[in-house]
Amino acid sequence: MKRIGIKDVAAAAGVSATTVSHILNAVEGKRINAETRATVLRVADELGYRPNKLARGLRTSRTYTVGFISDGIATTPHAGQIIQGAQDAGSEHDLLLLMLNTGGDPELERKAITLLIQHGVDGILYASMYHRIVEVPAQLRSVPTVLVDASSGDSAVPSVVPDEEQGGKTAAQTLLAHGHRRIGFVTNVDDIPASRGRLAGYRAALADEGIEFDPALVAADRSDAPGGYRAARTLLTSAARPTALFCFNDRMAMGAYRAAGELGLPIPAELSVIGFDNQELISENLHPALSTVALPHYEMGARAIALLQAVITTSEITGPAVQEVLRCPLVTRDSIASPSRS
Amino acid sequence: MKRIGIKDVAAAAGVSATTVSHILNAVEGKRINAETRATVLRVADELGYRPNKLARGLRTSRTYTVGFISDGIATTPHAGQIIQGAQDAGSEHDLLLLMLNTGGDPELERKAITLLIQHGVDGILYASMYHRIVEVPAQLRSVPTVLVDASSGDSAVPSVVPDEEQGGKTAAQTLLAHGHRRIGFVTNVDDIPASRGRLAGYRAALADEGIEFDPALVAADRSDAPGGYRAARTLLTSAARPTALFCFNDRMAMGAYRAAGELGLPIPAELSVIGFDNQELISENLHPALSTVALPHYEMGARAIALLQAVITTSEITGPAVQEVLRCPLVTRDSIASPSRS
DNA sequence: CTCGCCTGCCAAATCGATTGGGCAACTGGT
DNA sequence: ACCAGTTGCCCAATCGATTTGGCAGGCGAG
Repeated sequence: MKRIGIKDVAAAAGVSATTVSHILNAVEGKRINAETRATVLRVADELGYRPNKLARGLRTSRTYTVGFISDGIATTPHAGQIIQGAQDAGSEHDLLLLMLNTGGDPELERKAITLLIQHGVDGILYASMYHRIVEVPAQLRSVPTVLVDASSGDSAVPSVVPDEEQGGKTAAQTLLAHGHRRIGFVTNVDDIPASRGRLAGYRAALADEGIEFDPALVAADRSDAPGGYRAARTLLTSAARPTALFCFNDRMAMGAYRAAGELGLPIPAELSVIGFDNQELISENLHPALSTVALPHYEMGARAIALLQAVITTSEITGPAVQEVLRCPLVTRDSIASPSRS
Repeated sequence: MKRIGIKDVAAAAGVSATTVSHILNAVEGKRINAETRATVLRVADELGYRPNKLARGLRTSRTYTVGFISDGIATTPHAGQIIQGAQDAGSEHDLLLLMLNTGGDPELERKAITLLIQHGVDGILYASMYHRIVEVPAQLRSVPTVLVDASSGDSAVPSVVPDEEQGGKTAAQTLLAHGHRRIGFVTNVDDIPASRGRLAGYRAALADEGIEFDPALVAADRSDAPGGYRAARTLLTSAARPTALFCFNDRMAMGAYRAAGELGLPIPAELSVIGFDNQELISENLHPALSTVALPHYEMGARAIALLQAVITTSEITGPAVQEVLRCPLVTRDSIASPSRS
């Protein structure tokens, strides 16, 4: 059973392929008899005609295909959300995602881009698995590109990133709103936009309340559960123990839970905890469930596609590229309460 | 800067496009002068010629593109591994993955398949996000298809699934090897291949050791941390407390950890725990780190592509479809020890 | 010198769409 | 009856490759 093509429709409708094309694509400036149009539409529908995108792409050089390059799909559960967002947004324009991940290998990356271009993608999403500054491969300059969860040094390429500072501020404000005044910050040791931004947000929130920043309330360690455990333990055993902890991410929060458990500090009665990232596997399964700030992965994927689509259609009229910063929403669960005795 | 095509190469090499095509594709039965061949190859390389896959696909109806349909990319971190495996295996054949996830919506699914076919994919990977029996959409019958982490009722379509029974057996055997005799099974309530297979494996391992199966050692609840907590608590407070727990998955194990903590049973000194799934976010971050049985997601993705590739190239000579069952390996961490006093 | 056979290459058709440039047929005014 | 202007449609070229079926030219044999 061969697939039916435009000629089959044309034959069945008693017109030429040209006319069928004009009608199905609603070409402007072509005059078509209403009756003919109806017939063709009906016949096309009856036959279940689906234009061959290869042929169309060859002719129009629009393939309705977008490359999705990432430096590591497998390593983080976040990736899925970005993809999902991109996909959902893409489906509105009938865009398909061509996935490729390179593990960060520049050689592989070059090949990947070449391959995508060979396939005639309309554009490329270049996604990082954690928010960072990336070097944009030169080849990408010749293709519509949007950076996801990453930005370039120069701002020649549009990008979509989370608002780390607002997120950090939200986290701290949430604790402040419950009446906490001594809030520990369990952070990580890497100098990345996330740590910097979240710290800045934390400080900003304190400043708004007129609370002075106390470096003794900040403990840095590796950004995993053991690191969180150590950092939290340090803060919780210090002279003036904080009544709440803002953890750089949910993994560190998981460690903080253990520290609190060991020290006999029930959460949230004696210690409030807020995380970051909203890794549901952790935040939903901890006990009590962890309140946290979510990264807008889904939205980043969706917005990235929107930006890309804009670049594609308004081809080449690029001023300074859009650098979009997306809000990190609070996810309220059960790990925050007011401090025990004020 | 227009992309350079086969004609450009032909012109630069002073031959026809036909000849260039013959040479670059190493067409059998065509006689080509060695010198000409060398020239063309050199010129093609110098110009950086990359054949347009659209044009080629249009002519040959091989696009080197595979559709990846799943019922939920976002919901599980496993997906990434499957994709990664498929991608890595695919890259050996220059295959690209066209991602689409449908959230299980049959309507969306139909559209997705149609879209993929329009794009001329060489085949389709139909992936489930957890091991189960699926109904294969009728449209897929006309396209080479492989089921991933799923199997069809009839075995008309090739599939790749994990060996749940072997995995369950491995888990139980590991505990038995440490000298445990009373092993609790914290399982879930759904009747899916995973629960059935793992239970069967557990029973088989016991039988091998001549230990009688004791239904009192099996507790079922929801397959999340709270469920695991409740089930584990039930077992650990029962008359003859088990010295080890085999948990249906890592989330339930996470709950079991909490139960053990509350009951003052240090892991692994007083209680050994083994999980399933190897969700690193959990198993690596629990304390002590959780020994578990891994699902072969990466391998499933890779094998699926291999099977698909086989179907594609040996077109249509299908006997009964291959149903591949992949081994679940043990991942040893720190949650297992010998029972305290034997 | 001619015939047949290789050797080495190429012209043209093809895949399935889109698209610019017409071309008949009809209409209406004179 | 003639002409200009519409209307409604189609021919043929095009996108960039692959593939079929030759075609020239050289060479050895007769």
